[in-house]
Amino acid sequence: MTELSRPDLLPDASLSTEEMESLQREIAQSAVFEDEFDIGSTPANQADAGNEPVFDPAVLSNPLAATASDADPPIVAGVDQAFLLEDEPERALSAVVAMRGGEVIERVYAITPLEIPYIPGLLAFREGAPILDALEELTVDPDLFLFDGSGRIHFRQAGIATHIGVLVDAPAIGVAKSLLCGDPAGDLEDLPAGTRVPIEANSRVDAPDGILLGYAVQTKQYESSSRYVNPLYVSPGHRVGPEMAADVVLELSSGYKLPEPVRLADSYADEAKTLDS
DNA sequence: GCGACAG
DNA sequence: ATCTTGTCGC
Repeated sequence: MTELSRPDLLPDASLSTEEMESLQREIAQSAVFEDEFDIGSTPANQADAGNEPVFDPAVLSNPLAATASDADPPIVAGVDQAFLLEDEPERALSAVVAMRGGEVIERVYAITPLEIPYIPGLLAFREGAPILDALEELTVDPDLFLFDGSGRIHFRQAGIATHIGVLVDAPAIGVAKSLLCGDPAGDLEDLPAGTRVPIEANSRVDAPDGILLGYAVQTKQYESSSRYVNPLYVSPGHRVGPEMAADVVLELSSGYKLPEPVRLADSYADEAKTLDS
């Protein structure tokens, strides 16, 4: 159900490092780092739309959105991997959890041999094939993808969320638990839940210094405690702007650090891994 | 040469 | 990512 739009940009693990980096620059040029949704056609989203395309993230998690409109709420898919490193060769288990209006409508996974080791900046060439294999198992067609890892917050602005997003030409968001590169525009310690801090390009990023790459997003925080929760690093993958990416992640987060589709994909991957071995 | 580096 | 016990807090 998830069609490849750009088979010429597949993450070929047999390429040289230079060729991989070159492909990533090509992907970054094909990527759209601003809102370009063809979804969200609910009364709430159409009201007072003017000429600007609008999209209210609330339709993603509101089960009632279906009845408030003649159309179903958009389908959001969370994607995450678990690994079978004792195997020879090592294999990856990629899990996808599809949700609509806050409810799970499908869960699939695929197990795929790994071709190369983990190399910072080249993650898509290790995990791309497993992810695409899992997406092929899907019978529904997601309107939006959330990936574990970076999107535009990447040395060449082509993290795994951007790479896969461009391949299937679908709105995609990168959700990372640690920062690969870029500079936070402020203090990230003990941020209140619901807040965000810009992540800007620096000399290590193939983009003008200061360009907004994404946000550190605080989806969860302890009330009155001596410890604090670290933020997530959210960035546009494809067809989503940085503001909307952060809005969507906050909307899909409910009581846990990770947005629900990714959190469920994470636990499903572990579950399926145990079930397999 | 040294540091930095998603999962 | 994965390997794991204890520990803090509601």
